[in-house]
Order: sequence, then C-alpha cells, then structure tokens
Amino acid sequence: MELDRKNWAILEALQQDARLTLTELARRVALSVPAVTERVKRLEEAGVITGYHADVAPQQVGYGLSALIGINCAQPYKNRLLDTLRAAPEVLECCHVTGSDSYIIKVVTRDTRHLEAFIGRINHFGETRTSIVLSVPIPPRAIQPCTPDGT
Amino acid sequence: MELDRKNWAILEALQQDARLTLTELARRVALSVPAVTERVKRLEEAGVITGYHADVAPQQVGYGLSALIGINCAQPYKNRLLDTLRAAPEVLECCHVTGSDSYIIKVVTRDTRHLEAFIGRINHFGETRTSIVLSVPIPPRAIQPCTPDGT
DNA sequence: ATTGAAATAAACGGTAA
DNA sequence: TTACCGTTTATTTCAAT
Repeated sequence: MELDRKNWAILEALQQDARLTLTELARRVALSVPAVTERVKRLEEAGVITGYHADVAPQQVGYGLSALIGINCAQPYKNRLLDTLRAAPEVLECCHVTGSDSYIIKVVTRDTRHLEAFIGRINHFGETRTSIVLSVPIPPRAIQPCTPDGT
Repeated sequence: MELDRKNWAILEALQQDARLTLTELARRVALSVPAVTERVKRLEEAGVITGYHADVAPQQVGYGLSALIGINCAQPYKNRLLDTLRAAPEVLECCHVTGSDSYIIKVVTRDTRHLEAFIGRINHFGETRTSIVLSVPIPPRAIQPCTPDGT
C-alpha cells in the first residue's frame, strides 16, 4: 500500500492518540472528514493499522513486577509451552526468536513470589533466563517512516 | 484506586478497542453514558489508563525485520547509550533490566543490512546479543484482573 | 433533556490516466 | 472518457451541560 505524507501524518496522530475524533484528525492532517475517514478505513483494511488499544499501567492494577523471560525449548515441547503461555494471564506477549532462546516472553506478576510460581510452571519446558524490568527508559513509541536507505 | 467489576469491564473493552464510543462502551458494561464517562476519566486521572494507541504493522510500512537486542553496558556509558537509542527511529521500546543484559531493546529494521548498521552504531557501548523475531505467537494482549493470590 | 459536536451516507466536482 | 479522490451537504448518532 502506498504511504504518502498524509497517510504518515494520520498514522503518527493515531499512534499518539487513538481516540482522536475523525474531525480533529482531519483538521490536523488538513483533509476533509470524509477523505480522512476513507484513508483510515483503507489503512485498516490493508493491515497497516492492526488495532487500537488502551494502555493499562500494570503497577496500578496490582502487578508490581514485570519481567522478560527467555526460554530455550526443544521442538517437541513448543506447542505445549505455547498452550500453557496462552492460558496464563501473566503473559502479555510472546515472540519466537533466533538465538539461544526459543521464545522471549513478557510477563507481569504481583511480586517475586508470584514470578517464582510462574517460572515454576514453565521451566520444565526448557531452561529459562529471567530479566526483571527495573524501569522503561523508552516506553513503547510510534513507528516512523522508513528512510529509503542508509542510516 | 478501586477496581471493581465495572471498571475491569471498561478496561477490558478499551484494551480491545480503544476507539469505542462512550455510548457503545456504556451499553457493553451496562451503565449510563455519564456514569461510564466519569469512570473512564477517573481511570485516566488515576494513571490506570496511560494512553490510547493505534498499532501499526512494521512489515506493512517497510520494516521487514524486528529484533530484540540485549546489551550489557557499563554504568558510565548508560546515559550516552540512552541518548543514542532515543534518537534512533528504529528503537520502539527499551527496558532497563536485571541479569546479564543492562537493557533490552526492541527494534525494527528494513532488512539484515539495516540491522547490522544499527548494531554497529551501538555495540561500542557494550556487548550486544541479538534475537531476531521470527514470529509473534502471542501478540500484545490485555492485562487481566490480578487474582488475589495463588496461581 | 437540550444543545452542540461528530459520524455516516449520498451526491457533486475536479484531476489524472 | 473513465476512474479516482476529495469536497460539500444532509441526516443520524453521540457527548456534554
């Protein structure tokens, strides 16, 4: 799909605030409401925009501890591991990756005791390596236009 | 802040679709529009809801490769590393963590060449360990109510 | 409940292939 | 001319007072 300057302006605005009204969005990108509505619809249908999500602060809802867990899991166990992860409310995200870990899992837990219990439930699938999140110096931020090349 | 069943229903709905109108949200959680409006405002002010963001698919906008990079960086270099990361459009998120890595960085690049160039710009700050993302079996998902204890 | 704002849908006009 | 965007207008829905 073609991403001209206007489309990038729309993406930038909606990544920053997904609850913008179409009217306000139209004003910001200097288009009419129907034009911007049509563009947003196309971006959604083309799979460029995959969803709109409210961010909830884990700390504020009882999860005092976040962690990234790498796990090295042998092929025959992978499906059962994923089933376990999908069923665990502590798991916020899971990536299949190259390198010494098979998967990297983002989890939230109440405290260290809860984290220990969670790890206990998965470490028979493989060796785990846990990195507790101390802070997030760069919180999730917007994807920017890809420069043609170079940098 | 108190999170009763209604508030969790609101959080669940807005995590799933941040662009719900207040009218539709009210209908789903079985409250009046003013009541739900007030609750959302309180959740925002209490820092429970920290923002609303559109998700953009990196693959669809020219970033063919995602990676998680761990870097072990000595204390005196940390600030300069963070400045570099903040200035890099490839960096989507960065966590300060415990363990063998100091930081874990989520990046998007056009291709392996671009990834190599990015690593080249940061690996003088410390030793890097790159995990290329093959797939995301569990995409980012909603935070659920914290069970009192146990599990 | 009332008022103003915003979203949806339809018809019209300009521009480029 | 055809095909494609964008604009304008009118109607319905939504949100704040």
